[in-house]
Amino acid sequence: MQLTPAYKIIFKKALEKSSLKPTKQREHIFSLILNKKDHPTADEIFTRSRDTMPSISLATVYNCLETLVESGLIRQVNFERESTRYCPNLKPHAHFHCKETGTIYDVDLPASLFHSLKKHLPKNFDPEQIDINFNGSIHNINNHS
Amino acid sequence: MQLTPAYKIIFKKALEKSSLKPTKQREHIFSLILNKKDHPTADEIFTRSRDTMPSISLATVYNCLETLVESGLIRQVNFERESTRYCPNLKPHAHFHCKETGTIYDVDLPASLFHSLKKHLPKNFDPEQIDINFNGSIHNINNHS
DNA sequence: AAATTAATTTAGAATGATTCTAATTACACT
DNA sequence: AGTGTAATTAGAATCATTCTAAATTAATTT
Repeated sequence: MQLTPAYKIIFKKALEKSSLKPTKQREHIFSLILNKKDHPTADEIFTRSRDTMPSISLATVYNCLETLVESGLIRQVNFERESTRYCPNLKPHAHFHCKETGTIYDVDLPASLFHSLKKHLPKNFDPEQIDINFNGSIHNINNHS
Repeated sequence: MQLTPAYKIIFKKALEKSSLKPTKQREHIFSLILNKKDHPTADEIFTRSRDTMPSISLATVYNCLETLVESGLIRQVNFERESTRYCPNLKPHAHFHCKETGTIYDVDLPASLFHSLKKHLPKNFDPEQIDINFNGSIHNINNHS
């Protein structure tokens, strides 16, 4: 589980901007999320972490995830009150939550859509983040029932 | 805390469609949410309920809210992993969460926007619900700082 | 109207994700 | 090497929500 040199620089810069340290644990968790582009929960990340860093604690996983989110390196995704999931995709996109399997899919959206959304806010509302979440099911294209 | 005759009919019809009973407690909670158009948590609804129905239990509040949501009479709103909030506004709209006060504001959106959002999904993705949540702060218009 | 049945309500226990606490460790700087 | 600050750690605490099992209510049948 290693960061590419390019990501290593991004990682260090992002943390140092908030005077946070690029520790082994933070780097480990960041690389874990980057390398498997799904949407794991803290607990799944904890389990995966222990394969290669057996001494890490769950509290540290939570701490690291918080700092990575604060530094803008990853995003949080929430559906209802399920466990928070984490997402390395920083492009503007939405999430689709399949209610049958629980899987979360990224849905790319043009930036223009986010802009037209913002236009509907009162002038003094200043959005920092926009979350667009679809909830539904996925049909099998071959299923003609 | 009373439902108008018109809402009483809507209420009964919606529940009966799922063969659920229009009980006193369900009606009470529904009217509570309708009459104060904010976005209360289950616990806030519990507290308000007890003013006029002191015998109601928190479990019942949760049960009633669940059936009201299932029947399509109210909507759930979630921000991060804060307590679920409930919303009587059934028009297509988004939510703005003020990170300073925690207040949630309804933001009306044209149905066309929801349609163009759906167009970006793969053909076999079938969304049942779309949640659009803004997170940010609200500037005081008179504050020229 | 009493008896039967099914649904709803209730109080309190259980759950589970997350946060907190206090102690230990790691690291940068003298 | 010694000091100070930030980060990590284990385990306890929290808190919203769900579960459980018993009690109540309402509807239906006898």
